[in-house]
Amino acid sequence: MSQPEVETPSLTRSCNEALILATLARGARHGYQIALDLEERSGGFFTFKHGTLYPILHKLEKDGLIEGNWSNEGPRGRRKSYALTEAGQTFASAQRESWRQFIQHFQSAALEEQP
Amino acid sequence: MSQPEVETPSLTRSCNEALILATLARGARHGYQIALDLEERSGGFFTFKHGTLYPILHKLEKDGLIEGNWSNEGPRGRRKSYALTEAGQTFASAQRESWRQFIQHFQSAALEEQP
DNA sequence: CCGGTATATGTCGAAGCCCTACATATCGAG
DNA sequence: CTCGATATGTAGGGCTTCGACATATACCGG
Repeated sequence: MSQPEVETPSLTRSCNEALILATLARGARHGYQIALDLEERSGGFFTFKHGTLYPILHKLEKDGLIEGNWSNEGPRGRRKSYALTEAGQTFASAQRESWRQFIQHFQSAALEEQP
Repeated sequence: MSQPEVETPSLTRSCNEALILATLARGARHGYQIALDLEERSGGFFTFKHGTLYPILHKLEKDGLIEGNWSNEGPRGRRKSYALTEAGQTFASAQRESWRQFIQHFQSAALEEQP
């Protein structure tokens, strides 16, 4: 996943990654919080099933795009806080550009009024 | 598939359907032609693997959104020409609207510059 | 007339991915 | 003390895409 290709075969995966990375770009937070934040920000449009969210977070961490730290702060000691790495910021930026291009092409090919 | 929901879990499927329906909205054509037309119109951005295309066409026909006819016209008698049905036009229109909403939400949640 | 390429459609198995369900643990409210 | 919210994790089922295999005709160059 070194290249943030936004292509039809992996649209869903790419969309989920972009939403997670965009949420973390606003500041570090843990998994459960990512889902809540995104749901609130989108007015309930985007929701993450936790069975989907956590495996993706593990993958992003394995790929070095985010970094997780088990925080002992606060009463709850079982929270893993994730933050974007530098590689993650670079990736997220390139991915946004890919998405913009995809949307442009898709709008032109599928959404524009027929002549 | 009576409702054209554009949701992250099925983005790829929905995208492929939309591209096919949009191509057929420009006029009836057969499978091979759909792939060529779309590829040309998008400047090579969108391409269909025929192992993906034909099963989707079968499904769209089964769902009554498109109608296929084996054409005996011309020298090649093994072409199946597809055309949008009325239900297909209604579906395609609703699907476009769903896609517009999805894109709007996605741009707001994932593509906008961070504050 | 023969072979290769383009046209044209179809299907199967492998691989990838999301979701439901199961599993576990802490904390605050009632 | 029980229930719900918080918080994370995993396994299996089901759906989808893709490469490979399969088939058939038309056309063109040699």
